[in-house]
Amino acid sequence: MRTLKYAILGLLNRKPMTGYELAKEFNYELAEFWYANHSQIYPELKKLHNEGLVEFDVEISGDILEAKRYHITEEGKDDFIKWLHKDVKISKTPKDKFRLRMYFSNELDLTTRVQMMENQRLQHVKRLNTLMKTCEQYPEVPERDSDRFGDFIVLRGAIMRQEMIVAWLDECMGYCKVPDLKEKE
Amino acid sequence: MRTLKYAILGLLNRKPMTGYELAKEFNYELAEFWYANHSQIYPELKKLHNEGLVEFDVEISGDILEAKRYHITEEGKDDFIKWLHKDVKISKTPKDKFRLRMYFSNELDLTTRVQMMENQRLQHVKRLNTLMKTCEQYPEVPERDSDRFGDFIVLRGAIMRQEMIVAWLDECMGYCKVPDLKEKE
DNA sequence: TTTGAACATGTCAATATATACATGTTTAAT
DNA sequence: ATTAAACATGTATATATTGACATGTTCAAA
Repeated sequence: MRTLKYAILGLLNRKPMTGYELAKEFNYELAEFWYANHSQIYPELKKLHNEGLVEFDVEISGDILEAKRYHITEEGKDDFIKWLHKDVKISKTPKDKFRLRMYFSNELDLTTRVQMMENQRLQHVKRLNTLMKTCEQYPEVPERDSDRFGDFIVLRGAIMRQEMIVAWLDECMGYCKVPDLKEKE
Repeated sequence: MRTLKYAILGLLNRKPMTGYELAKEFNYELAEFWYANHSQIYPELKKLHNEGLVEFDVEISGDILEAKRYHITEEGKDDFIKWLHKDVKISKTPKDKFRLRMYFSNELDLTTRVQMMENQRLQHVKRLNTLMKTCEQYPEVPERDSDRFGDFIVLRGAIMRQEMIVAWLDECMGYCKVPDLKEKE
């Protein structure tokens, strides 16, 4: 597995970065499909360095503050490209705490159920709006060979996911609100 | 956290089950939103038993084969219901290896990209068909207070997720196939 | 009667992840 | 001058998860 390894190699393949910058990426932009804390990133970088897949140069800010700017090596790039080409079976559907709750929702009264769903809905709509605003920065589909193409398609995927969740919640709330149940759909 | 704990309690709240049966649930029906191997389930059951949240009776099949049929205790039910009512902030979007790959897809030639996407698409469509077949067993929305209501809404969620993924892949393949890129949408 | 699938329960080791602990610098604003 | 936010790098502990190891029984079909 070691997916974090390849996530890091992929980012360093785009451009040299420090551990701090990687951590930021993993907590903002990349958070739509991968994330990690700095407590996972620093040890992984050390490991990659031991394996000869990355190198670093030390940069000094001010008087003494050191930052290690990592870049990928030839060997690292080969490893990354090899990974990028394989492993294409679909993954297990991800775990989802809210769906687990909803699976057991018959134990909740209808008002509580709807409240929970409405609460989720609000948060997902908010997230969706943020993503759509980001998407406006793309007046057109980026060049297929540029980094931005990847940025764009995962962003589109994130938007579609949020829309799907909102639609699902609406459907579920519909089932909980109507006084008598009819046909599904 | 301890979500597995509550997933197990929730199932045992529906009806008494053995570890083996729980493992089966977590690898088939529930797999759309939670899963666990028996290597995680047996230790957790032991723990829940130590905590007084579950009890078991030993059943014998044939001559000697023993199975522990666990049931939830009053204390366990209270704990479960308490959990069911709280913790409603939306979770981080789940990690997704394929999206990570697609994020870096500019490093792949267009043919390989489309192949990968088409491969994923086929698998997701297959999964979608299975789910839709399962959904046909529900001629109408189940009673809102029955177990089957939960089964049904998470099944609908699973179907919508698969549909979303297929739509996303179609969109992405569209971007990769056309000779010249136009407007997005 | 033998064989394979399903039943049944466990442990162990390796990874992965989350949260907290721990320390210090630089920069921009007040 | 002080303060707060952002920069910067690490470690430690606890928990979660995966996959392999380990062992045996029962049942139905060939």
